[in-house]
Amino acid sequence: MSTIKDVAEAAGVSIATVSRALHGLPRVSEATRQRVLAAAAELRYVASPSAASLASGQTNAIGVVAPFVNRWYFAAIVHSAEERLRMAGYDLLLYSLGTDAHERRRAFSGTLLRKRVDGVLVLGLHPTAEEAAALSAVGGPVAIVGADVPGWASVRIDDADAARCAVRHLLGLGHRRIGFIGGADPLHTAMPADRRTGYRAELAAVGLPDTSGLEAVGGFTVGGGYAAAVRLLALPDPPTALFAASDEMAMGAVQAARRAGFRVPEDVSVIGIDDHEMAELMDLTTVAQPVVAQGVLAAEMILTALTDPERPLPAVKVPTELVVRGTTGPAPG
Amino acid sequence: MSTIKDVAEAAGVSIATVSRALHGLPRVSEATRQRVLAAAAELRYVASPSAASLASGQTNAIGVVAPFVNRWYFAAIVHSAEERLRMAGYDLLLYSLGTDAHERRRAFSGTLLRKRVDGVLVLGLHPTAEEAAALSAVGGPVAIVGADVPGWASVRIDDADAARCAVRHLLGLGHRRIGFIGGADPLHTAMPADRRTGYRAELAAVGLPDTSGLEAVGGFTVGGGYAAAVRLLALPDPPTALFAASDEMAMGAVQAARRAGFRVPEDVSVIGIDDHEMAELMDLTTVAQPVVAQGVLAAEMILTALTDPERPLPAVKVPTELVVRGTTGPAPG
DNA sequence: CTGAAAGCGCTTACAG
DNA sequence: CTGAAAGCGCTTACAG
Repeated sequence: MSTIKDVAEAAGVSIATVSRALHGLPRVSEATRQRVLAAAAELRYVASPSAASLASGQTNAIGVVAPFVNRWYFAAIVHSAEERLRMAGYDLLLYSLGTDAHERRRAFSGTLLRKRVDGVLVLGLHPTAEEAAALSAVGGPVAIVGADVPGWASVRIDDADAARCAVRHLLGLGHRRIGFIGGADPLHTAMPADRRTGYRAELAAVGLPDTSGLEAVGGFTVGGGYAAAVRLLALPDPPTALFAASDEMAMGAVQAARRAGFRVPEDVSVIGIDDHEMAELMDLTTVAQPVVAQGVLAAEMILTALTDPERPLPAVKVPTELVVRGTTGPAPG
Repeated sequence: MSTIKDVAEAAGVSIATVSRALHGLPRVSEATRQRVLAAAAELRYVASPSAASLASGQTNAIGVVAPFVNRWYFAAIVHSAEERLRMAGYDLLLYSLGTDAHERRRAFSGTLLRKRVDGVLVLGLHPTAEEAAALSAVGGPVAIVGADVPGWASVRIDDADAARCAVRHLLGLGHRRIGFIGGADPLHTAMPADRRTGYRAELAAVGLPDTSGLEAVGGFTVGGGYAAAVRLLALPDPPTALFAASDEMAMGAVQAARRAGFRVPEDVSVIGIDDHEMAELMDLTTVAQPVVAQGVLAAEMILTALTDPERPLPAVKVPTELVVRGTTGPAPG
């Protein structure tokens, strides 16, 4: 492995000049620059990131903290953010937490991130004030997707709004008994509470404030959504529509309804939130959120903050959109 | 941010002793070690990874090269490998290539990885001999999932075998006109060819060597599988069964069949490979492959190679298993 | 435009 | 058991 010294010798200049030439800094003559570039290419020189970091104080890496990478929402955002960050020359360090509280503590304490990344991208987690402070102390800019935290850049949808939109759609179809399948996420994902709030608010607005018995926990998985729907549909007076706080839970609910002998949407309507990649396939009505855009936007917020630390960090809400497909229809009777 | 010097002063020892104590090396008295640990905790000291790497020559990071992270197979493997590697104290650097040939070249050339990681995990790609040589030149051990490369550790399923198993299931149900929906992946994923080979071989073995006109390209996406199925089912003499080289394509095929007025499985059977997380929900018959196990196994191969560079690198094939669900049934007529 | 030199914060033989 | 010191490979003022 060649070092900067080898390149310097080959080009007949000092290592300082090699460094400048390779970084495209001014105050290097064109002739020298060409000689250096040629020598570097010839020797297949790659600068040592460790040495560069140590000397410059920058790591050229961004940490991504997410509860999972193997769920549609997170995978899509990681993918789009990675693409944007790599374009800008940054590496991506992945920290997926799973459901382990200990891992979460480690990640947010900064032990894992400190001195290792220039900035942090947090996905779909709702940090406590303490955690937020700890992560901020890591140093670089932090951007969060799916929630907002004072002092951080953020990009998210309006969860309460999205939920109200879904419920409004069902109300418009004549439904009055509308069940909710929500989260109860051990990792404090931001959305469950807000989406439930929206659900309740929209029903209260039309004089249906009593949702007791109509709410079930789905844990944001297909299986959880399935189980929750089974429970709600087994009620003596079952709901005629189910609103799930995510498409994955909604898909589980559709399947549960069909297996229990309900026709969808004739006997029971189902709506989700996301517009998951499989939603069209399952003909699922949903409130779509733009994931690629959120990932790219968050990445760009970090990049901007990195080049211009003075600029205030933006908090953006991206719009959602009702996508009507085949799992919702007029209330029966 | 405190440095090793701060800890040394606080504990009243040299930085060499701090380093030893913190790494749990021998030749440090218990009393000293405790004093150092206390001082480090007090100062919230975190060692600089850059400095440590530069001095030790190890990065404590593993690079993961994958074409995508937002597809079930890759996301699941990344997730499980990450968990295992982090347990061992390694960071994960993510390089997702997308479909960009230029990105692929960069990743495999080693420019991105050299001096940056101790080992590399390659997922679902079939490197050319040239690319393999370039990646090997990066230095550390390389493990590959979903293919095998001489000189690398590998873990995969037997793709031809899995395909034959799927086709055998269909033959056993009396099907004779069996369509194939395969890959044509711009990134040279390993599997398409092998799975097609298995499909052809199994048919040839029962005297049905002519598959011309029965093969279609699905690109490993739901939409691609849908389009491929539309084409095959529009044939004058359409197949009575479809074998898709992945569950995502199979799901698309099921939907396409239903929308075209075919009952599944009465009119047409569909089988995939994977046991995708949504496969049960869609009641899809498939040949299951263990993804979590493959990710963990590959991670462990790298860890072993890192601690014991002498040991020969294993090439493991993990078993697959036919999972019969509701999308396959007896051939009509 | 270019170079000599300090310094980034560690690890690791080498002495003792 | 402990410390002084060299060295890892860069970047970046500072001179010239």
